[in-house]
Amino acid sequence: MRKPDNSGRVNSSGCAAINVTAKLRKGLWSPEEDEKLVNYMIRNGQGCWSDVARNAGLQRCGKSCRLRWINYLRPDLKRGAFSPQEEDLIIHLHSLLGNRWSQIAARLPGRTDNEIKNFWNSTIKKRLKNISSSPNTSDSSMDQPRDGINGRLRSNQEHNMMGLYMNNPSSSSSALSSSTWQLPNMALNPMNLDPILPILDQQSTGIVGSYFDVQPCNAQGGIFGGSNIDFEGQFLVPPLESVNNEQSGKVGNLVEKSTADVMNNMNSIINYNQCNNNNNNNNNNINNKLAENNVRIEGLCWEGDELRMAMGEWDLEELMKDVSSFPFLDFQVE
DNA sequence: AACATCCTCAACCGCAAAAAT
DNA sequence: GATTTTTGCGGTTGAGGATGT
Repeated sequence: MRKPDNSGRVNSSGCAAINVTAKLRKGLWSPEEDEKLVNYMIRNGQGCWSDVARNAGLQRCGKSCRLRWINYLRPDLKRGAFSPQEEDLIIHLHSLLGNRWSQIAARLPGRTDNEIKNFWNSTIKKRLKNISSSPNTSDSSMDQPRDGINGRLRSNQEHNMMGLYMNNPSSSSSALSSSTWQLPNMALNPMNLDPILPILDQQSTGIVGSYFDVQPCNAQGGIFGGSNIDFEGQFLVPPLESVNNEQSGKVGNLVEKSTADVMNNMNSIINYNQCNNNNNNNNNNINNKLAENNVRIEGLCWEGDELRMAMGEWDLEELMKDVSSFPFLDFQVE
């Protein structure tokens, strides 16, 4: 990991707009900085990131604040290891979208593009490479299609899709965009996420609207006993950016709680981070903390029939022109 | 136990597009 | 319309932990 850099150099990658005389920190974020940023975001919501950096009293450029918030502090992040289903989905989406990590991340709620990118580069890429270089991946071996990631047998449809990808290990939109494909539903339909996204199952519960709920915990941020994450409540926090609701036309309203409630919640998270000052230990994540504190997390869900939307045949040319046509979870702030 | 190598992932950089002035 | 600023993205780096020898 990078060491915190107090040299105060002003970099030239978009951070130069800040007061040039200010000494900007770089490197790892301290718990104190996290606290300042979280507190500011709770009180003011997301605005101009340069203002955030300035007004929150952080010696950071706006870009750094944005990255920290999006990749680490945002309360709706889902931490922990990727599930096999998520792995599969990432592979499927990557076969379609290439290295468009933000587009892929947009369809994996709670995951960040950085996280997915890291996961791809460190894990999936390697596994696929091993598979493709293995003699068992010869055509004859395809008689028994096998999941490259998990080693389990795949459905023929999934296998077909994997084949599409494996034949284009460096596949990108340009590599795939020249024709209309009959895409295997099972493999490509991002709606087949049920095992991955328990939040989608909310639909069957009749809960409407998109929420992310954190129940209040004790003001001192102390540890409550027990572990209890479920998916039935509601709430929200500051705006999740990078989602274009107008474009997608999707629904999902966020309901705001009182600032005091949110502050309590976030203090808990901050305290947790301070207790676990080792930034590398990502298993000690915010979600775990929320669970430890008896904090309930409410997921996102779709209204109406949108979730049931079936997509059997896609025109990849159209798809690549506007990947936002994929169904995906998002929400907006009221 | 000591050293080397591998692996993970937070955070940086540079660029391009969008928005603001 | 030109210029500046901000935002967002993908590629890359490198510290530090894990694993192997």
